[in-house]
Amino acid sequence: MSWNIMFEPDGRKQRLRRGRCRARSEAALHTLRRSRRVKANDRERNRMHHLNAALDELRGVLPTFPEDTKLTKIETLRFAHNYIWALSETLRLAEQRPRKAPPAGPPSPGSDAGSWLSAASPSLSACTSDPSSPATSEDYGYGPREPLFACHGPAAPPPRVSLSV
DNA sequence: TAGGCCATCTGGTCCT
DNA sequence: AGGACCAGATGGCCTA
Repeated sequence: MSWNIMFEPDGRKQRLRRGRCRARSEAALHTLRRSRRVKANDRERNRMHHLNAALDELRGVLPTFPEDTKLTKIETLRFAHNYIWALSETLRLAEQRPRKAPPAGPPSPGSDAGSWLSAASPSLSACTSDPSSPATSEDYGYGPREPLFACHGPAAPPPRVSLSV
């Protein structure tokens, strides 16, 4: 680094110094921006990891056949949506007709879900979660894999479900 | 090899 | 100002 410019007689030293300062501040700005970006990337990565963890938890409570089938993200969300709809439909039907013996209460969807699903209600048994027997994509106007877990229930849309986290 | 899925990066926007 | 959220872009991996 040369400090000769300090002794330049005219205004050139001022300009040089300013230019140098600007260069330095631009470099500093660049590194500052860069470090902020890296931090933001880190947070974003973390956020997505948390999102994926939540999605995995959701997968864990959804019945899948075969059990080692891993649903994609979109499949998980769609299936969860339909599954909730089917469960509420089951409740609604159960409330409509009185039972002699009290039901054994729905088990965790992940456990023995298949038998329960088929026994509990036509709504649930209609809600297939077998990726090997999907509804056609044309039925739901979506891509080839996405609408796999559609309920073949009434035309009425599934009820809105409020989820508290 | 094309298409689907995914992780990551990035810039923009909104909120605290 | 900094963090959260979002959507678009990109590249890698896998499968039919």
